[in-house]
Amino acid sequence: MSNDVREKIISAAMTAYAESGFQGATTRRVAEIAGVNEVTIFRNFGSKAALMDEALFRRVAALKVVDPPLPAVPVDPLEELTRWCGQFLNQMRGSRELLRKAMGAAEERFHEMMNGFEPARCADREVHEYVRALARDGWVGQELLSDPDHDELLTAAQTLLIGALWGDAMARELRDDPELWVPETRAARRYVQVFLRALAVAEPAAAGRAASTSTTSHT
Amino acid sequence: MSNDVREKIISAAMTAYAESGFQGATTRRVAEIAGVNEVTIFRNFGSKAALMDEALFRRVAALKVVDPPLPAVPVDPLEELTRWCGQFLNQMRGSRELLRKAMGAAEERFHEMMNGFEPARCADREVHEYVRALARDGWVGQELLSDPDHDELLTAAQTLLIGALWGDAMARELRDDPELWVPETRAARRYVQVFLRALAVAEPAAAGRAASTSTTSHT
DNA sequence: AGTGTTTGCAAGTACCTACTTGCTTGCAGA
DNA sequence: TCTGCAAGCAAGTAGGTACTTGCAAACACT
Repeated sequence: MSNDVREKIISAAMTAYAESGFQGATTRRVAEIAGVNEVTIFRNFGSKAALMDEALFRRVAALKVVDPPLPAVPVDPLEELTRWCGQFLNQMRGSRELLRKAMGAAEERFHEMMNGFEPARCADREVHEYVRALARDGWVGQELLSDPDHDELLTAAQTLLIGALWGDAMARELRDDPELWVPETRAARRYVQVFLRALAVAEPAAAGRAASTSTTSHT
Repeated sequence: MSNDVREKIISAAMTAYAESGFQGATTRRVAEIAGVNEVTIFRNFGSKAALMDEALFRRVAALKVVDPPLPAVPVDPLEELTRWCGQFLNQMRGSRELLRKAMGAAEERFHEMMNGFEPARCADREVHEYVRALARDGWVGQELLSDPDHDELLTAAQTLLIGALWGDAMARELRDDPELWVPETRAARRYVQVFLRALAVAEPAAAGRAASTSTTSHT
């Protein structure tokens, strides 16, 4: 079965790319990692570029999108967002080297990489829609909604949340100062808590739905 | 004057690196951009690595840190943070390609790149300390401070803010959907506004200092 | 047993890379 | 006008790259 060899090569290509980027991932190294003769690569994929395309496509498909997605109708924002963000965070952490390389290559190999950004694409859109749903269903503090700029503030809040997830996944290991990071295990929940505070979303236990009071009564 | 040529080469090296990364920035290209013979590069810098080291060191020195820094004693959080974040954002936007490449190279050329992360290093630490100053001086809502997890929440808020700035600088142009981004000119202010809402920091006009009420009275 | 496909292996091609060498040209200061 | 230094230019070195070719070995199926 040639399929077995193909899979080994693809897996090796992802590894090499994540370690050294496109240029650094030489066919020789990929072959070595895969435990396969270099020629086999060309016989199976034709060219290095074709191999990398397929390998990255696979990887992206694996990252894909958080499943299940955020619900269209919020029920328990804290729990829903925490679960979603935690899962998103884990996916990104697992591919941080690859994502960093992909960002660096953004211009030169832009299009095949744009697939690599799809998870982020979906991520921000999904949060965007969830935030609007929160506002629509009366979760967001009335005081904020009465602000003439509330729309931009909602968008900004979404950027803050997604940015924190990206920053955590990409930069935490490069800057491992415990003072500056919430511990990994609690990070997602903390980000969401801050996010919900910014939107003055009350805890669901407090009442059926948040009313006009913007003070979030805790515990 | 050999100095003139050196400067041209260094500038060309930064350009080439930002465009194509270390491996992609061939000495031939650098020479071409600088309008200089390739040999001149080696006569002046000895090796490509030495040239890149110097070029990146310069660039980082230029990025450096926001000046003036955030004050040790907050007086007008919204304005102070907005100015600081706006400036930080502009600096990063001006070097986004280079920063992206630098992130991708994080492992292979880790140490000379770690200098490249110095602005971020200082940035998060600076915000970290400013947040503590806000809490110390009674700007932060009492309700948040009484939360047993308030310390982690403050740290998380700092990550949110810095993350948004990084995300904006690095990802905005890659994903130019106006629905998902606050317009560039207002972005920094909006991020800060959301950030301050999360911390329940009142506007300075409202009172001398925020009291026990966590509701932020607007306008 | 025989046949066809897939792999490994050795060698080679053509090209690009960082880097060197020897020589010539231009220019600045004495 | 002479001297010295920095740059340009042409050519070359040594090594790495993607990719090719021809052949032998291993296996899979009939």
